[in-house]
Amino acid sequence: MMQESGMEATNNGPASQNGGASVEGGSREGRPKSATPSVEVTAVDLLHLQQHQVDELSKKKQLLLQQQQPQLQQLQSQQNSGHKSPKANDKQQSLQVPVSVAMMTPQVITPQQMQQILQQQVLSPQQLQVLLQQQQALMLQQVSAQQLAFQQQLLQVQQVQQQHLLNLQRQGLLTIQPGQTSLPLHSLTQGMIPAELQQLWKEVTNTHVKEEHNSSSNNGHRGLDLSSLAPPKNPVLNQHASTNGQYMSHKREGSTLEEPSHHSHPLYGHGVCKWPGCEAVFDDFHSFLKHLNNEHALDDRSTAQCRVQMQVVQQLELQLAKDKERLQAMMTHLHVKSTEPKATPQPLNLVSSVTLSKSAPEASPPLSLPQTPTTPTAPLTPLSQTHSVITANSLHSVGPMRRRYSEKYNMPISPDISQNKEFYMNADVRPPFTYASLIRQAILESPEKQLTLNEIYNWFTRMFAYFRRNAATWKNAVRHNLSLHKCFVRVENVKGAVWTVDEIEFQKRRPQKISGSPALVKNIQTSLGYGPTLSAAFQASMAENNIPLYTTASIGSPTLNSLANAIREEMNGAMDHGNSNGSDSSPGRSPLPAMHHISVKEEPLDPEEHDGPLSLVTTANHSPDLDLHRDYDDDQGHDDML
DNA sequence: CGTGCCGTAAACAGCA
DNA sequence: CTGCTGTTTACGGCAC
Repeated sequence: MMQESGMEATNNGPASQNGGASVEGGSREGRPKSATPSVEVTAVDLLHLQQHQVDELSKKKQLLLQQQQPQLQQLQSQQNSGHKSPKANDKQQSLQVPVSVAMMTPQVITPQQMQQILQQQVLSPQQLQVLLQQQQALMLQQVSAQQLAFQQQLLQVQQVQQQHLLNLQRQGLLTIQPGQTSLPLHSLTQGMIPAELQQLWKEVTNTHVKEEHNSSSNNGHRGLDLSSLAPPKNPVLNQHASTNGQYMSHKREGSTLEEPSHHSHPLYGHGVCKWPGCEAVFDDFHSFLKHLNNEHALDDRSTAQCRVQMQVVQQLELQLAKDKERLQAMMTHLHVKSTEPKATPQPLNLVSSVTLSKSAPEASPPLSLPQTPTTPTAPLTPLSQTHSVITANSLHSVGPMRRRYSEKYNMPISPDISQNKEFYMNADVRPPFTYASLIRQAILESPEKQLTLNEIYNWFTRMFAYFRRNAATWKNAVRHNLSLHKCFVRVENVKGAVWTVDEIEFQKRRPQKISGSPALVKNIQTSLGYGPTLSAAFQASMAENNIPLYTTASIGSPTLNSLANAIREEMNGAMDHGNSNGSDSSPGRSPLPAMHHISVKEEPLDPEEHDGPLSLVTTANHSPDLDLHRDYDDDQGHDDML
């Protein structure tokens, strides 16, 4: 019944103070964890999929490389007399059926990780990168998936091409670098389509035609004048030409050394010669080798095949580039879209890893999901929250404030508070702290450690974008908390009344929280993983008095302190209670939500060490580090924070 | 399952 | 009267 009035009221009075405060619409926002829209799921799924695809992709790449290399070796050997060693890969098989090679992909984020990231909306730059890569791979994959069969062929062609190219290089005819994928075949490849390629392939395999014309004189083999195809645009390349021979030999040697020698050869799989267009069957590897040397020696045909392959590669690369762009756009769209475009200060990796430096802007890719940046001034777009897939709300706070401590631990606030701070200031994300904690923080941050109600309001709106809306709701909550908690003491003042914090009371109240379950704490610790720095900071601070915990190390900016304090306090609470456990001290508090393991490598902090200090907490009255900045002292003003 | 905390909503009183 | 401030009660959700 009254709700309406209440909610709607949002605009009411208070608004004046914050100015923009009132915007919102339904106060209830999404208290129910509502959020997670289906979209999210899809996103996750997508990620999974991507992962797989990425694996595949990498696999393919690997294959390609492998295949080509051996071929080169082969060719060389042929020329030189057959030296090489086929060892190389066993993966050749994959050629036929790209399947398992997943293991090869090095640092691919696991689906779970991805999920976590998404859910928590925090992505570290690294993660994002990985993600991007995966997506890119995915895109590529998709594209290639359709032509998988064809692709195989193409790959083969490519092999040939490359082989030939290498040969040419070796002979000093060409200046292409081995690894160089982007071969100068642009004109030819640009718009090539599978069909075309196929045809090309056909031509190449069946006839060695025109190449002959060009054939210069070297070995007679190199009929192909790749130079025409690939004009040395780069002086450097030319240089290589001179050294090609060397290079090759090196390579060869290297490969020989590495490869064990077992009969696996990229061109030989399942008893069949994998040479493009070949398919000859062999009972044993030696036969195959013989065949390879005889049938697939360096000649025009091989050269032509190489050329085709090059084109294919080129094509793929182009495609990849396009898909990359697309991917970027997609990512950007999905992750950032939420509220508006705004200029979020940055990506906030908030949580991200402790390790990250705050720099971030670039570090974190454009899409750091987390944020939903709503600039202070910016009007939030309602939409975003409601459904945007990965909006901050949906991902993380979703519901009411931080649910208890446990939840707090998950808070997005990372050790690197500065980032968080910024994040909260601009993102419409609910801070993972209780009202009481925030209020306390606001008060402690003030120069005199006392604030009027209105000043507290201002602090909230200034520090958190989230509190720039639904004013009626949270203001009511603030008042409610002030009245309800003994730790907040109202003091009559000249200008009226101000609120102060009774640290002791404050500390008292938290005991129960997390302390109860050491296990939990522990989990949190580890899972959240405080960065080393943090833990260090933590310890240091503890040593001093507890309070400064976070502030010290990780926090640099004044404003940060505020958050730091908030966190700290929460920690203290938990800790003090859990002292016995010891574990709590740790970091648990780190609010790092998301990243957990990702970038952070937590070190097991020893819980016990910290305990002691906790007791001191009470002494804490002194305002911890708050003073750092006092941006706020005047009348609540306006954030200057950043 | 009971308990405590928290967040939210709302009624109400006092004051400017 | 209106609006802000402050108090209090109720309720639901969640974690322990």
